[in-house]
Amino acid sequence: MFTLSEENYLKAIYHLELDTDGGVSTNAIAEKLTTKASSVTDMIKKLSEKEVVLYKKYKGVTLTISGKTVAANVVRKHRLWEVFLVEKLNFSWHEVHEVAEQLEHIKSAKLINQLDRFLGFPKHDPHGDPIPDKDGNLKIVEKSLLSTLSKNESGICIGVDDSSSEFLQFLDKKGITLGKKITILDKEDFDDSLSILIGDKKLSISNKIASNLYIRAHTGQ
Amino acid sequence: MFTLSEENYLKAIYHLELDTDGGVSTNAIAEKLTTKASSVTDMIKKLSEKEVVLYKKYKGVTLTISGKTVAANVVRKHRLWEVFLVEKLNFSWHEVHEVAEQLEHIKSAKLINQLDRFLGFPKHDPHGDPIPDKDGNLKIVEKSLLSTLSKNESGICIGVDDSSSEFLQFLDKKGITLGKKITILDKEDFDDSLSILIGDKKLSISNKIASNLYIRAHTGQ
DNA sequence: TATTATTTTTAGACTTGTCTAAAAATTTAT
DNA sequence: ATAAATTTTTAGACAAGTCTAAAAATAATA
Repeated sequence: MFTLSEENYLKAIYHLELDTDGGVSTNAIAEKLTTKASSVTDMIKKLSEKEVVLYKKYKGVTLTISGKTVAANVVRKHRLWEVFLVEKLNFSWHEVHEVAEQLEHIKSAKLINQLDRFLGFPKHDPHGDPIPDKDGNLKIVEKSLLSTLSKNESGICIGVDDSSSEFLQFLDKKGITLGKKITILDKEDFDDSLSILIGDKKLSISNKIASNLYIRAHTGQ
Repeated sequence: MFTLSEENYLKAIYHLELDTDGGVSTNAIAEKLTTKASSVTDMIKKLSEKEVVLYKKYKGVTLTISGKTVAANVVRKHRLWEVFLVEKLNFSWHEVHEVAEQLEHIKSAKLINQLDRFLGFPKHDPHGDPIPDKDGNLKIVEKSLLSTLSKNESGICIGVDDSSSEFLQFLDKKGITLGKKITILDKEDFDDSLSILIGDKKLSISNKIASNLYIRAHTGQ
């Protein structure tokens, strides 16, 4: 069994490993968890003894198979609860993270399996991120940043990179939601801003926005 | 804001105060939380400084108004989650307590208010216990133990005193559920066992069982 | 009321998870 | 390849919450 703190470390390492090659550095973990490097070293030792991470001094850490399973399960719970909050309790997608951070640590296999069923076995959370299955596997979806598309290309909005409350509320205001088709009407060389068509509305968005929106390729009309 | 541990102490005191006159003793709290009296003394001091309990050395404790509000809110959350687990996630009433013990500490006013609405503003949890409202008030229902009824009297089963898993599963097996009408057919002087009519079934139950079932008076047929 | 017995509190210690400050190892740059 | 900068680890400390063992207060009993 793992403490709340241990689970948070495992989850952080899990996320960091996804966009890092090789071990995850002490400092990276410290920054992610807004704690100090020395605290990270302490915790890493503990996790290493529990055999959920591989650790060589000064060399960073990697999750073991069992560590990955634990972490993926926390992520699974987090994302299922987010779906619950949005679908059943009328939360907006920018409000769910904080509460899900608490709910993800509730321990009960039956609870999470029944919740999964109750929600209709969703595959994605409200931000478009995939929900790991019971065994911790998650289906990787081919996705690209909106900013990488060329003029006249289009795709379906399937997720966000930055899921901060501010960004999500901005998207709400602009009417940009998951599942919508986006077409690049024009790209401005000067500042890399984009003119896009979303639904039947024309919008101008900055490169910063476009670099935080994930698109699934959408061939044809 | 209160820690998980502080909330558990407040809840324990809240429950103990309901069936105690005067202050709640250190030992009683220790027993309820299966901890040591010395730990209780330490925590009481802390709660006293936070002005949620009144405390005089050697004299036991009482909740202040604000302490009572905090405690009632924890109880409210516990019971609402129990309803959720039974009504939406197909838990049996004997399985909910352990999980609700964790869920009751999730902090989010919106969460609990939306949950309340989602469940249709229930007034009782799956064991028949009343759910405090947002301000911590709970409606006291006139109730008597089944063991106190006389021959030929009847009532509606509205709750249990002992809500241990074993007892609840026993009731399931016998078909005794909340809302059912129970009539005393006979009382055995020898061992105080009862012969009862529940629904259309005749049952013989021991005094121990009858002393753990709450009944709302049910005049006439 | 004096003497037990019980309850409650104090004193000191331990664990978990964190921190600061300093030392050690590694990496980068000259 | 040596010096400087950065990263990481160690050492020692602290707060929360708990424990044991012993002291103090209260309650029960002879």
